[in-house]
Amino acid sequence: MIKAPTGTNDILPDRIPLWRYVEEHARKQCALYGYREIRTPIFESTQLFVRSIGEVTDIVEKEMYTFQPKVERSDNPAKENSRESFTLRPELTAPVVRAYLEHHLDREQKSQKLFYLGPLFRHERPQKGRFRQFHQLGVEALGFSNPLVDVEIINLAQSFLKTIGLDGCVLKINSIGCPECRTGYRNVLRKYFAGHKDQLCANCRERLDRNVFRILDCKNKQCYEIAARAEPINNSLCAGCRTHFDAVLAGLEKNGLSYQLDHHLVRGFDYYTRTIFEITHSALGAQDAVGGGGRYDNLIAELGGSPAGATGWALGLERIILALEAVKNSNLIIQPDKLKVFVASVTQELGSESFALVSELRKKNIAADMDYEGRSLKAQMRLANKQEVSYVIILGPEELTKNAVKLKNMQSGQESEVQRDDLFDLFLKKNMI
RNA sequence: GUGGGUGUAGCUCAAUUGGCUAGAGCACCAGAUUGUGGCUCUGGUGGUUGCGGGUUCGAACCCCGUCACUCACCCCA
Repeated sequence: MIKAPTGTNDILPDRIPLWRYVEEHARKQCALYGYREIRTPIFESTQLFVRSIGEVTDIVEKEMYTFQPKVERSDNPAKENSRESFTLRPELTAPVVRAYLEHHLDREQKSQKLFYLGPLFRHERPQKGRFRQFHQLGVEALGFSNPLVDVEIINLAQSFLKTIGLDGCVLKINSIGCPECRTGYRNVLRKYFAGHKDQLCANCRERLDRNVFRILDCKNKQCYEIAARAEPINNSLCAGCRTHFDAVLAGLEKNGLSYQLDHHLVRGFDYYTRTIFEITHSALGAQDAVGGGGRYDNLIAELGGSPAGATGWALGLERIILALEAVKNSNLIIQPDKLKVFVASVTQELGSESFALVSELRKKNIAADMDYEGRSLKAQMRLANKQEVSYVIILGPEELTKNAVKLKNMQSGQESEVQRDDLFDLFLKKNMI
């Protein structure tokens, strides 16, 4: 039997209401903060991700689904040689910035607040809360440098999570400064960790050259202890970054948003500058981040726009749902879509009669269905019961001669004979729809 | 990519540790006086024990391989 690829998930009808619940609140909350939805392609030019995420990141090095489409027939041999490489999007910040620049949204209005909702792809080994196809909700505030906008997006994330009933989220925040102050800090760290080189894990010894910042993030106990004594980046921030970060923290406090200052916090993508943050939840296991984000003041210019600040975040929908189910918030009531009416026929010959009635009900916007498999009346009733319909309309030869139907309330069990012509009036009058 | 754990009916799990025709609960289907759901009762359908090989008189059980799921490393949502 053919199965879904490793790390992908079918979202079956029973779980759809939960997904919709999260998605609908996401859209509502984003709109409330003035963010507009944007949808970009599922795949993009490979170069877009290489340029934005960074060439030496795990994502670009080994986790991208990259492909080259079959050669298009062309009279121009040069065209056949230039087969472009595409990649299933492993993140959405770069595509959104690309669309923003490509369609000159920046010229229409320099500052744009956008959000998205959709699937992403990374070829990783799956585990709890980590999949090869997963979904993110994200916001991008493009063209903004004001630290208050950092506060705004954090505020938006927090209020969204609160609205859907996900209690117990923790906000961790840090500043990694701009490229200038980071260079200074990099040297400080290199010097410090080099002094403890023999105590670091093999991985971190390699990181010493490639990416010192990652050592701060290492979960190895010994590395962690050494990292804990490393000088925090705070001391290396330039005046501009210092002021910006202080303003963000002050803004959070003023708005009653609690946070944990975490000098070990580092992000995986190259484009981040200044403010970075992560929202974690203890119910998630090893992959405990429900989301993360930060400021990326150089990405717009990097992708060909005129220099402008920007900030954003992404939340993992699978992880939100995982945590939501673990929290078991009793206030959380999610109503599945249910049929209103089931039309049952006593004899099989009445099938077309039932079909006409079902069509009529649907035309009047009443969700209705019937049996097509020639089941017994008993079996039809069972089916109706299982689908939790409010009413069953029974069509029988007896009633038919009187131009009537039986209407059964499935909750009370009460049953009454109703003239067919009165049926819809009755539904309206009794407010049964 | 690396390591651990687990694969028996649609689901959750048994099978006296190598021995009868692989069982149970739930679910599903049908029936319990002739046109009626839920509760109860009765009966029924459903398994190449993930797959392939090996050891053995005999394998769900032991060995090898393989695949899948899962957790963790790594990394990240």
